[in-house]
This record gives sequence, C-alpha cells and structure tokens, in this order.
Amino acid sequence: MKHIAESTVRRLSLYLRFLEEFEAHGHQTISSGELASQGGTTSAQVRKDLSFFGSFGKRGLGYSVSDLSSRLREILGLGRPWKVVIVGAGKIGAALAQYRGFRERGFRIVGIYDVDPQSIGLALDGVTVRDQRDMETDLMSLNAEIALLAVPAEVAQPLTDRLVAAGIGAILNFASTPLHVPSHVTIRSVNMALELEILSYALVNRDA
Amino acid sequence: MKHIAESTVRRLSLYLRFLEEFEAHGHQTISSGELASQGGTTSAQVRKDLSFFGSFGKRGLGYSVSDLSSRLREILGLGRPWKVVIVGAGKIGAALAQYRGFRERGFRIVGIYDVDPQSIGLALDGVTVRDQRDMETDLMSLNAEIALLAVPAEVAQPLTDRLVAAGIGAILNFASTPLHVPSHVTIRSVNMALELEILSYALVNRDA
DNA sequence: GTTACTTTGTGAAATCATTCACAAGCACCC
DNA sequence: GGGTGCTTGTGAATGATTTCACAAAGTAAC
Ligand SMILES: NC(=O)c1ccc[n+]([C@@H]2O[C@H](COP(=O)([O-])OP(=O)(O)OC[C@H]3O[C@@H](n4cnc5c(N)ncnc54)[C@H](O)[C@@H]3O)[C@@H](O)[C@H]2O)c1
Ligand SMILES: NC(=O)c1ccc[n+]([C@@H]2O[C@H](COP(=O)([O-])OP(=O)(O)OC[C@H]3O[C@@H](n4cnc5c(N)ncnc54)[C@H](O)[C@@H]3O)[C@@H](O)[C@H]2O)c1
Repeated sequence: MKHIAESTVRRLSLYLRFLEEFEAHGHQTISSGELASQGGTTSAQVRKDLSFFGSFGKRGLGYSVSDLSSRLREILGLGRPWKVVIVGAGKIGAALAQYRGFRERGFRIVGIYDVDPQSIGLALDGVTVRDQRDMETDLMSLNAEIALLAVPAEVAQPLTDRLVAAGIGAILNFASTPLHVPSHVTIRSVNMALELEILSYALVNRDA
Repeated sequence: MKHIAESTVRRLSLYLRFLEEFEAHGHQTISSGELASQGGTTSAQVRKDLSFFGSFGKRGLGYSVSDLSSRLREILGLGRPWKVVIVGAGKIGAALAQYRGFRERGFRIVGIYDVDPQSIGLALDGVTVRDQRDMETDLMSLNAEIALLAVPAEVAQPLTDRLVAAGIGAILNFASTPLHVPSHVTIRSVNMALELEILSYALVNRDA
C-alpha cells in the first residue's frame, strides 16, 4: 500500500476515540462533518484520511459508528492486545505503569525493570518491578513487542541497544535525548521540555 | 514576520539542546552538517530553519556554538524564566512537579493545585499543593503564564475555561481529550495513548 | 596575494499534505 | 417511481515544507 502520513494515522486515532464516545451515547451513524468538528479538522480531511484505506461510508447517511470503529481498530492494529514492558520504574515509569488508559486500549504491561534495589520488588498495579538484568530473558519468553523507556538520558541509548538486541519492535522514549535504532524498529519520543519550549515560542511571538 | 512552521520551531529546540552538549564538550564552532546529523535531519534543513530568523553563520567556518545558542534561546523566548503552574497533583502531575528538566530550562513551577484533601498540603520539590479554589487568585497575583494540566479528562475542559478566564497564556494538556480555547491562548496536548497507537500501526504495517 | 578548500544562505524545484468542488450514490417522502 | 436533499469519495488545485544546487564568502596554507 501507498505510504500513509503520520498526521493521518494520528487523526485516525482521534477519530476512533470520538467514535467510541458516540457509541457510548447510543448514536448509530456519524457524518464526516461531525467527526471533523470533534477533532478540529475539516470534513474533507476526514474523508480523505479514510479514503486511503477504503470506502466505509454510505452516501447521504454517513458512517456506521460501530463499523467504522472496528475498521479503524483493525487499521491501527488494535484488534489484538499488545505486550508492553516499562524500563525505568522512577517517577514517570511508575505513573505510566499505573495509567489505566493503556490497558483500556489493549496495551498490557507485562514487565517493569529497574536497576535500583529500592525499586526492585515493588508491585505497580499488579506487576512486580524486576532487575534490569532479567530484561533480556524475560523479553524472549514474554515476546513483548513495545517498550516504554523512562530512564535517565545517559543510559537511554545503551538500554535501547539491549532492547533492540532482544527483539523489541517499537519503543516509546521519554528521555530527552534522540535515540538511534535500526530501521526495522520503530521509535517515537515524547519530549515534554520541548513541548514547553514550543509554548514559550508561541508566547513571545503571539502578536508578531 | 512570516509565519514559522511548528516543525521548524521543534527543530530549533533540538538544535539548542545539541549546541549545549557541544558547548559542554568545549567545541567553539559547529557546521550545519554536524547539527543535522545529531537531529536526524539534513544540513540544508538546518540552514533553511535558521535563515527564517537571520544569518548567524560564517561561510567556510560554520556557526559559533555560544552565539547560536544565545540567538536560539532568544528566538524561542528562553531568555527569561517562565512561571508555570501544575493543575492536578496525581501521578503524572507529581512526576512533572519533581522533574528537574523543566527548571533547568527556565520553567519554574510556582504553584500546584488539586481538589483532593489528601494531596492538598503536600510539598512537591519545595512547592506546596494548594486547593484548586485558590487557583484564580494565585494566578492573578503570581502572573503565571503557562499551565500544565494533569487532571482526569472529565474535568479538563472546565479547568481549562477557568485557567483562560484567569488570564493564562498557554496550556500543556496531558488529558486524552481535545480542549477548546480562545485563539489568544496556545494549547498543546501530550497524548501518550495516541503515541502508542501510532506505534501499533507501525508494527502491523512494517512490511507492507 | 593567490590558490584550494569549506561552508553558508537562498532561490528554484520537487515533494508532500490539505482543501476545494462536484459528480455520484443513497435515503426519505410523497 | 420520481423528486429532493444530504453526504460520500475523489481528482484537481492549492498551499506548505523539504530538498536541491550553486554562487558568494569565508578560511587556511604557502
Ligand atoms: N518526571 C517527569 O515528569 C519527566 C518528564 C519528562 C521527561 N522525563 C524523562 O524521563 C526519564 C525518567 O525520569 P524520572 O523523572 O522518572 O526519573 P527517575 O530518576 O525518577 O527515574 C529513573 C529511573 O530509571 C532507573 N534506572 C537508571 N538506570 C537504569 C538502568 N540501567 N536500567 C533500568 N533502570 C534504570 C532509576 O533507578 C530510576 O528508578 C528521564 O530521562 C527524564 O528526563 C521525566
Ligand atoms: N499516569 C500516566 O502515566 C498518564 C499517562 C498519560 C495521560 N495521563 C492523563 O493525565 C491525567 C492525570 O492522570 P494521573 O494518572 O495523574 O491521574 P491521577 O488520578 O493520579 O491524578 C489526577 C489528579 O487530578 C486531581 N483532580 C481531580 N479533579 C480536580 C480538579 N477539579 N481540580 C484540581 N485537581 C483535580 C485528582 O485529585 C488527582 O490528584 C489524566 O487525564 C490521564 O488520562 C496520565
């Protein structure tokens, strides 16, 4: 298939969230315009985004909320649960471990690793923090696909290399350093300080 | 000035980070190619990004690390500290309050608010959590410019409205719901579940 | 001072993403 | 069953961003 822009995938995720809300309110169908107004985009954008994957609507009517939800879940790979490990059980790692939003969306935390003896052994939302030395063998046996990396920047690249060597497929990085991975591994970073700097820029340039 | 793309501002932030590392290593000058390789972009992109704001380099030599750093800090509005409040002292809010990366970059946490009597009164990194009812009066007297919103999705929009009414300039939202603000307020969202869904999409489409 | 080499700054070209605009399809009603 | 109104799906147009490519400006060495 033709390459799909990241911005499109991001919007598909948002549409799915709105569809779920709509479903909870008992609505059966939804138009591209309604989906658009929720997500701050345009109806043409919604239709274009969906058209990359097929045609799911009925002219004159709109989209079946439940049908479109399942198609989107399928497209996004959310039809099955994903096994996720967290590396680094510090402040951010612990918050992530206890975040219900992940489990609700099919991301199951199957392992948490740290180096600090104070953290090892703690149970976070039912999962016990284990020694990072067990990480590789666990990854092999659990077959976890995704890692959340929440360790200090200095150790982020070495840990990334270990995760890649152990066969991880994707990494979500919270350290404020760019990481290098081979091309068969997908990596994304959440960089909160950088987001604040973008706000800072907007504040000093708002009237310019 | 001409409108600057968000992607450009984001890269400027990254360049600044690399420059600071370079400075710490004692380097005096840096070329666009060196900056690019750190950030996973191209030298032409670096030069184009900078050219929107002026010409800071010396042909044949590159850029003075310290000069370019200060120019970038100025452009991004990091020349002065920003006053930041955190709304919601839960797991994510507490992690943010104790995160050193913000302070290092000039973002000072001047207030933390919650509704839960269990949280109110706690000191997080030297700042005491206060009752959300004090939020408006504090904001007026402190003149805080930026808010980090780390509350449950259901209360995110009402709290946003209160922040806007109290004169906040920018909001970084961690709740997984899109928020509406008037156009003079800047808002950005960090949506971690959505980031995971983008990884999920990448995993199921990696060989396609 | 001249030559050889490096690197910037920037229009022009190419690529990528969004918006427009409208024919075609479907529901609903009479 | 034909008319009316609404909404999709999609090429074409527009707009935005990135990449190309090269003249101009500097360094460094002798
Ligand atoms: N706290 C925040 O709000 C926040 C915000 C943005 C980014 N971050 C980034 O997230 C990362 C973690 O931040 P934090 O605030 O949770 O810090 P933290 O110090 O609370 O946690 C880091 C954890 O990583 C563990 N660790 C260190 N080396 C390890 C190794 N080799 N293997 C496994 N675990 C190891 C430490 O023991 C610690 O528990 C940092 O890179 C930070 O820059 C944090
Ligand atoms: N924990 C995570 O890793 C994580 C990850 C992604 C997104 N989020 C989002 O961040 C938000 C907070 O998550 P959390 O895990 O910290 O939850 P949490 O329940 O630990 O914290 C929420 C806090 O908000 C406070 N609060 C509720 N109503 C309030 C009000 N009116 N005024 C002030 N404070 C109020 C609560 O008392 C609580 O302390 C949620 O929207 C969640 O979806 C969290």
